[in-house]
Amino acid sequence: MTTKELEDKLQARDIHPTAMRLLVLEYLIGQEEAISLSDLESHLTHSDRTTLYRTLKTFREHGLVHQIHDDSGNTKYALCRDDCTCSYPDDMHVHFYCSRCEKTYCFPHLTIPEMDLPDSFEPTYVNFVVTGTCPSCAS
Amino acid sequence: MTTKELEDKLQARDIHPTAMRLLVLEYLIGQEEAISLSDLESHLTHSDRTTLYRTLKTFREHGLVHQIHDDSGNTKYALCRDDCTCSYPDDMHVHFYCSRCEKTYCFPHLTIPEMDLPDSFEPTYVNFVVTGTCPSCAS
DNA sequence: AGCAGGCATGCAACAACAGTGCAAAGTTCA
DNA sequence: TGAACTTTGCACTGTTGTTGCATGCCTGCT
Ligand SMILES: [Mn+2]
Ligand SMILES: [Mn+2]
Ligand SMILES: [Zn+2]
Ligand SMILES: [Zn+2]
Repeated sequence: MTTKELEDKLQARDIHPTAMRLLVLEYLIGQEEAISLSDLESHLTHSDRTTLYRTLKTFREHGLVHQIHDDSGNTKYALCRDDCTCSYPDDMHVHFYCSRCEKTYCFPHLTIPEMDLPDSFEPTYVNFVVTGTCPSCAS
Repeated sequence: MTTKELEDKLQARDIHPTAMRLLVLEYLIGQEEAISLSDLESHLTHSDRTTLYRTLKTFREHGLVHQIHDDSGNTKYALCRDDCTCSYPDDMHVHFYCSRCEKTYCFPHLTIPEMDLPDSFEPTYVNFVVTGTCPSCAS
């Protein structure tokens, strides 16, 4: 993906493109799985952790990435689709966390079934993570 | 609930009843919502954090409590029903996390719909948390 | 009663992660 | 050029989760 295309992706979400942000976006695009802040940190070794943290925060606030809380206990991030508005329930999907390799996968084709919540519980977001064993870790 | 009844509840799960464990169990029974380690810590102020942590761990390993990972990022615990075996998908249920008061509710009557996962992804556990606003926080 | 072994508890310490404050550097625009 | 604003880097803090080790307590045996 060209720099121009990366810049456009950021601008489409009203994120001012900086060198740092382009690097982070490029890394995110290259990943099959959701990543943690530590993953990002060990890939972009010359960047500061705080900056990476704030970059992901900005991305999330502008709907460019979504957050997943899996059984590993720490936050993972993955790119949203271009047309995603992170709204419930249409733009939410199931995730899978492998307890062996600790990778977290997005299943964008598995949308969240709408839940019949008790009165006055107003949903805005869903964190649906199936834990188990992934194909590469199957024994 | 009498001490005898609490002891029986522990013994039914093959947990040796100690004074500490009875206190923790009693607290858990009294809670409407899932609790965090810190909640427990601030209730049982004279007990050590590590002991409480290990007590919850023991309870979890013996299927007395289940764990929830909500958007707060930290682990919460709630009692399982007596007949619960924490197996997928029958004994799993939906949870609700209120982003205002940060409480996490169990919805035991809302069971998890079975998901049609891609080949060779083997599920063992589900963490399904709906985030939003609870009745007491509705504006 | 005395003692050995095993389990539970408490204390100390550590690692990882999340988050904040502030100052320096860079960018935008008049 | 220079002011105003944004972004980045550094230092530091707080919380949670977790482990190691020593001590205490309970149990069962002699
Ligand atoms: Mn995803
Ligand atoms: Mn529950
Ligand atoms: Zn795996
Ligand atoms: Zn609430």
